[in-house]
Amino acid sequence: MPELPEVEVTRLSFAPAIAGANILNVQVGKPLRWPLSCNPQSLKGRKVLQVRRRGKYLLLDLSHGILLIHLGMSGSLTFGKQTPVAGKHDHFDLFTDHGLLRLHDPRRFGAVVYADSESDALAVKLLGRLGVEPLEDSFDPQVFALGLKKKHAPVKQVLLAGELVVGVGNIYASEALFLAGIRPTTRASRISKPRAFKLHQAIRQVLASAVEKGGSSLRDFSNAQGQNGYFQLQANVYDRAGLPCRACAAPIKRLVQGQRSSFYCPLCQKP
DNA sequence: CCATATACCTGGCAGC
DNA sequence: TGCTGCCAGGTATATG
Repeated sequence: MPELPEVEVTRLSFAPAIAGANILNVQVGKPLRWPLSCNPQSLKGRKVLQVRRRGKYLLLDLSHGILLIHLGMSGSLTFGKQTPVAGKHDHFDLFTDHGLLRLHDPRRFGAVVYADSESDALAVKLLGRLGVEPLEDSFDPQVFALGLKKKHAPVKQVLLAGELVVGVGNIYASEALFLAGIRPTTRASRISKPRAFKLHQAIRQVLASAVEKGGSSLRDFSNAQGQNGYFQLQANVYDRAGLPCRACAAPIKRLVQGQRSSFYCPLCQKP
């Protein structure tokens, strides 16, 4: 589900409300992708200072230590004063004096991991290899263009790998490549500097636009207040195989790269 | 080092 | 109704 826009929308929807909250209790459900790595009860009495984001991870800064939350493919958070009984897919509950933060994740590819700090070995293992943030100034077009030159793989897979730039998942990779007029199969190393600049701009534009639209709610995503996003309504290619391109009316094509679906317009996007 | 395949897990849907 | 096969927003790990 969640790529950078969905994670950021989630963060924005509960960060102000949880800031300063005291942790009263923690309840864990079925195992997630990785173990919490601490006794849940040891978090009682700590305070949630703020919520940051790095790539597709949320970082809850506690008065001591941090919680890294990843939503995997099907995870979503809710935060509120009410405490509905935990359903079969609710696997992590953080009770605070500001309300309950709950992770709902049917497929359990998500995770909540405790680390003493960002320099903790566990945190470094998860965050250490991430590329630059696409919506920050550190996402430099020149560096991006040079980075692409060094990769022989198809550009779609280079974007998904998250080593050059983080946060671009399966939806927004296809959408950004459409905006840039580049086919997903094009070898990254063969992308000229002007086209790399265009892709750089397209990535920023599509991610920023998606945050603005509240993310994409294809199946089950909603923010921590339970509100759906509506970026999917303006997707140009994602999940539109066989439908007419919004720009030229040619049928959108689907192909599989690295076991993931890619979508593109055969006329608007050049090799 | 690189590129590709596999694994984790559940649910929804189309087709029979 | 129920079965089967395929598909799904991610990514660490194994394999060649």
